[in-house]
Amino acid sequence: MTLMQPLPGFRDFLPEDCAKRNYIFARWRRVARRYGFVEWEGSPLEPTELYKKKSGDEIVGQLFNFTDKGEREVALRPELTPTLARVVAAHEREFKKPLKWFSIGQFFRYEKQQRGRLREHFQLNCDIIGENDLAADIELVALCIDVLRTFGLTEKDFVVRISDREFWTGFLRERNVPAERWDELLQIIDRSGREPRDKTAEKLGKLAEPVFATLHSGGKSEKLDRLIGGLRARGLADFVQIDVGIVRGLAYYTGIVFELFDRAGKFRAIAGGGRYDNLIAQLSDGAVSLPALGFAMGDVVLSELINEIPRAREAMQKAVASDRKIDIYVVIAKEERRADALAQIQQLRDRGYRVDYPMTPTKVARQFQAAEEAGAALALLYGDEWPQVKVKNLPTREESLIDHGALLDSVAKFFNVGSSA
RNA sequence: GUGGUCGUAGCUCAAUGGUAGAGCCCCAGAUUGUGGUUCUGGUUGUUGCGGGUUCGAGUCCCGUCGGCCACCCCA
Repeated sequence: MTLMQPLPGFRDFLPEDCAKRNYIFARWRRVARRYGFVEWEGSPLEPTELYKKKSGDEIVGQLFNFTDKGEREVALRPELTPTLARVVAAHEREFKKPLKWFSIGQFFRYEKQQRGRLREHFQLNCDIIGENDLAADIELVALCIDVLRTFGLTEKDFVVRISDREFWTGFLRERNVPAERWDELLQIIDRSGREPRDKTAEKLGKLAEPVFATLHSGGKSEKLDRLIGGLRARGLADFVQIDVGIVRGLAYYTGIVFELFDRAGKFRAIAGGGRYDNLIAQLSDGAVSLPALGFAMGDVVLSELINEIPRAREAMQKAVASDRKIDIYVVIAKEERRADALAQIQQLRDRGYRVDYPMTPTKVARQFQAAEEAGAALALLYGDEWPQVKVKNLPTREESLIDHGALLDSVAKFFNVGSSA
């Protein structure tokens, strides 16, 4: 174990990585706000108990958990939904329904890392609480699609596969399968796409034939038809397809469930979500009962997809390059002028300009090189010209002399922006 | 957690069991006030770590840690 590296599955974000991460966060936030969602944040550490029996063994078996110094069994959150359900149950009377909340945070799982899956990742969570109507499901799927579209991704790049757990519970009810077995059977159906057919058949027993037939024929229901219709009305039908093989591993889902994949089938799921109408009631012991639905989208797989699609990658690189640029580089050509330069640097920064300068005596050539590398649009040179300042437009290399008293106005004109902070 | 595979400078990679190298990056210069060019010089390794075989190990063997891939599983 070297101290020079982060722990397995954890990442450091160097400036370039951080810029890319912020690019993703900014778009997540922008699109969620476009849909009228408000941002919130929950605690990153929770009692381990919160996840037991609510999320399913999948997540609980891979919790990043430990005993704290107060002998509490705690876990770094693997997902947001249980926290959301708890918070909503405790505060629901403070808000009009439906709630439309989103959150951007870090989540943890203790498992062996692999491409696309680390022990830590960031995800966008968008949830709608207190709305039974299918319109909420349609809105949520549309939001999920629009989040990807804002990265320059199209229906040729990704697809949302949609299913309905009620489709399967109805299927099981018709065949008189006791409700206690539903969860278990749904898990088997969920895995059917990932394991050999005969192994699944063995687990399903005499249900194997009808299940396989249904998976093969694609499944169909009035609710799923209406869902697709709603998306078609928004012009988003090309982004979705019905796939009743999608069940999702989490035990708390009750209705519509969906997962988002890259069309090329190269990566694991980019996002996933669905309805969890009973979870809030379960966590509050029946004190509060509200229908709910939501989805989560992780940064790791999304980044991989963006890097894979040239259009999306270039858009990100362009935005990142633009964001790191400074506005003005101040060249101190004569050290006697340093104090005068710093006085004006302070004024420029107060006005909101991004300004940099050399902190120690530096050759002029190096200073211009630094200006170039920092992407500055303007260089201000303080030297023998004082009380005038030499203003250089770096892209055009044009120079002019401005009296230092008129500099702020001149700079403001150059950038064509207001001069208030 | 299981299996496979890999591990050499900050990065990308060389080095038939016989003295550890290149490019890039970084730093400093090229007669003292103008830019991603050019030239010169310079730093960096206990070859992931620990054992073993051998006259001699970056190279072969074992262990360990870490990366990648598959399984498991999937936020």
